Amino acid sequence: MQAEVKDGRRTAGADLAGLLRPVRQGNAFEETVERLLTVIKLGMVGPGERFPAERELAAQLGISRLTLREAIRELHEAGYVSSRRGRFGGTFVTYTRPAPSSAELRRLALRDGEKLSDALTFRLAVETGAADVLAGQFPDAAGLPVRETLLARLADVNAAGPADYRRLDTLFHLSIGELTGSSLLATACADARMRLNDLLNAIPVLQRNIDHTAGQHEAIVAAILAGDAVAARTAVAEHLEGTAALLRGFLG
Amino acid sequence: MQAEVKDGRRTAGADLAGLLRPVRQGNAFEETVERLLTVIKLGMVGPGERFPAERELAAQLGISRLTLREAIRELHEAGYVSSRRGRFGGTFVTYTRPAPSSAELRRLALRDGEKLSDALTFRLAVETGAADVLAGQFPDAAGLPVRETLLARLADVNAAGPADYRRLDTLFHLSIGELTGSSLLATACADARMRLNDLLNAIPVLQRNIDHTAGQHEAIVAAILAGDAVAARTAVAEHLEGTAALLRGFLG
DNA sequence: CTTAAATGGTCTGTTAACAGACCAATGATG
DNA sequence: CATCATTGGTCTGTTAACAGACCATTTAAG
Repeated sequence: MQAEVKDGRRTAGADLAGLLRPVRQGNAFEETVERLLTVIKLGMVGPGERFPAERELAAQLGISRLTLREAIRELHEAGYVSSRRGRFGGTFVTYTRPAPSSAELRRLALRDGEKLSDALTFRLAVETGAADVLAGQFPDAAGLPVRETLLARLADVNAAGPADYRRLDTLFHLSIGELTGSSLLATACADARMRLNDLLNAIPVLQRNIDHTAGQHEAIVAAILAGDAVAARTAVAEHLEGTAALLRGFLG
Repeated sequence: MQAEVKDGRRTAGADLAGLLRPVRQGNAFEETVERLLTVIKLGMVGPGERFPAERELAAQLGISRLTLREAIRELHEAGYVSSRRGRFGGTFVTYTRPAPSSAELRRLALRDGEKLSDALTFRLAVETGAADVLAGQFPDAAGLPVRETLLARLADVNAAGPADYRRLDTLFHLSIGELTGSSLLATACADARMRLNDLLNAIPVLQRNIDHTAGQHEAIVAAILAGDAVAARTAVAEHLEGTAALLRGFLG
């Protein structure tokens, strides 16, 4: 598999597919729209909140202001944001999470069908890996307030109403990756979540599910704080399996 | 942390740093040089082997042929590849792994010092996660020849001479990510390896180390083929800890 | 020996994205 | 009420990258 003989010469084989992937993902404009939409849908910038000023945001995204403005115009026309100028103006989020529907969920699953299994596997690997690593480091983490942060995020989720639940659940999960102190790992966790976010947002938030996951979240935190890597990984795996099963349930 | 009040208005806060990262990494040309260099140094295309034809390669990388050619010219001038035209011509790798030296190792460690810990943590998380997932799937993997591939790669490494050892060791590790069937996960493993590759290449290959890792590789394969996720994860973790310790030894 | 296929090498026009200056509106502050 | 910092809105020229056609070379196959 590492090389194939072709006409008597050694030629690069199919294995390269992993590294010889596209250098850039789409054009800057579309990618920017996608990114901003993700920020909105993950709730990192909630309804009524403001994005950073265009000049600053363009710098953070590594694109020109013009390209950013084209992306913002797209979001404006789709009703996600609204801009005001002048001092203390800015671009404000007008989007609120729509009521979930299984029809919408099925539509999304159809659209992303091929990628879904890939994303679920990826998420399982990186999140269990992150929890495992974090538990193994505890309490000698790299100067980060592991205990305080985990407990705070956990409390946030448990205190959340249906409107805020997804958002705070996301922040809880992402904090595990962040607390490992590896920005590569944190980014990987955020990336995995991003790829599943539309689907997760389309699942109705039921009190029954909230209660169920609350216990799993607590088990995860307890295992990490006990420094028990095996238990932490297992707890995360069970939790994510539950979510995956929930998804499959709505799709079947 | 999720929002900060600024002049009486809710404004996006510091949390956005994770998602509002650059949309594109550098320009296409530099990124392409980097990518091809990684493929060469990871040994995905070994000495004497040929890259795919320019038209095909450009398509895979999602760039224009002109940009690809500029990157190849850079590699040519640096002595990594050499091109021949005509039927059965192509771009061939001329690079061979240089003799390792601890001076070189220290130089690299100094250059990448800050990133080293990040990369080691990332690698530990994704590779243990991949092994865990793969063991959990076995033998119901997605149509991939898990058993055959793992045993073949393992045999390759065990049969390798010092010159080929790193290259085949890399291929063994990457195959675990690939066999999960998740291209996201495979890419993450390749990315992690890439970030450590220069350092690993600078470590002398000692027969003692080869013998030691051979046993660990076999334990990993055995655990995966037994479907024992916990053992697989543990075996990978021990193996990677050994490598990390070796690195630290040469750096201290 | 000729042919044909596959490859690297070259050229031209087009488009996407950028950098950066400048304009216009807004509203807290003095 | 005037000021001025801050913001979105607009314009211009430049550069990076692309698409795609065409040329030049090589060599197995006929």
